[in-house]
Amino acid sequence: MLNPIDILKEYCKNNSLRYTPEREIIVTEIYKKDGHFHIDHIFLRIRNNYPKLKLAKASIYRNIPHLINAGLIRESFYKDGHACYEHTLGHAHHDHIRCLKCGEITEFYNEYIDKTQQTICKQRKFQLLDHIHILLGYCEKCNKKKGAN
Amino acid sequence: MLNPIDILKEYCKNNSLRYTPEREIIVTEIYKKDGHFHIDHIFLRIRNNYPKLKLAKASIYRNIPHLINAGLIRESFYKDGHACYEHTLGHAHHDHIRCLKCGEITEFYNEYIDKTQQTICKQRKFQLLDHIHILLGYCEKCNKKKGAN
DNA sequence: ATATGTGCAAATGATTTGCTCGTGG
DNA sequence: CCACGAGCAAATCATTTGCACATAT
Repeated sequence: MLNPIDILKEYCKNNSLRYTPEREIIVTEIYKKDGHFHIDHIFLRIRNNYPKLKLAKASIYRNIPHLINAGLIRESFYKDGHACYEHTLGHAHHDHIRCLKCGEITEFYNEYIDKTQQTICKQRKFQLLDHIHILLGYCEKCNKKKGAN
Repeated sequence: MLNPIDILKEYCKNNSLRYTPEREIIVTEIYKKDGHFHIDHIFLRIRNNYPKLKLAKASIYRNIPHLINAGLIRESFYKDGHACYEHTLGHAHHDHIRCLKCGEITEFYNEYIDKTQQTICKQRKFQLLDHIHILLGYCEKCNKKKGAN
């Protein structure tokens, strides 16, 4: 049950969705590489790796909500408003540090911050479901290449 | 110098930008109401309040980066990828709590979270410039209206 | 005077949708 | 078999851009 494909199958069954080759390939491809991805990345990778399958980008778009529901991926955010995603499986909850120059994303997790968030929400009777927490700035590498902003 | 219009004038002067009525009106209108706004809101409010001025939405879009540079507004983020903004002046730094049902945004500030962020970045030699921190879930009101998701 | 800013309309680019056909159950 | 899912192309929608004219300096 720790296998993304198994989860997908289970999810389809439980939600009376069909288990299509497209869905399988999308999930397989997403889980091939670790880290963050964009719709476009996945689309191109599937185009390359399965040239015979004429997968439409729309199919990826249509399936993303299912994968999120299935708990297979999580939505992330770009400063410019574009979505990107990341795996959930075998991937503990964490937050992000993003370099505004090179775009590199690293992860961090701080228990105290998490607990504090929960406390804040409890005080306000707000039911916390999710959060976005991204630290923005310049990474060590980019900082060294003295930057014209 | 605590007046948004003065800051705008100063900023224009320092950056050899022209001080146009459009810029003045955009800033005035933005600072009329507190809280968050979308491009569209501001556009409509200007349309209503200054019917003779045929301001184009493009002019707002074109000026937003200047206002951010001038330190007059700050960019915020929506789960769906749409931008929204908020004043900076007389508005201490804070983070956001957003209801996924009604969209209501409230603010919070927690000093310890702020400090922890700084510590995390120091450890990683990451130069922290900004951050996004949004708590997502259901507000008290929406929670009571027992929700079909 | 003249470079910058503006309105307008057309372009863009990511995402969504309508439609028809293919196929998993 | 037949409802759901896919491909494709057209539609959307927020944002950006090109152009010609207006205007702040």
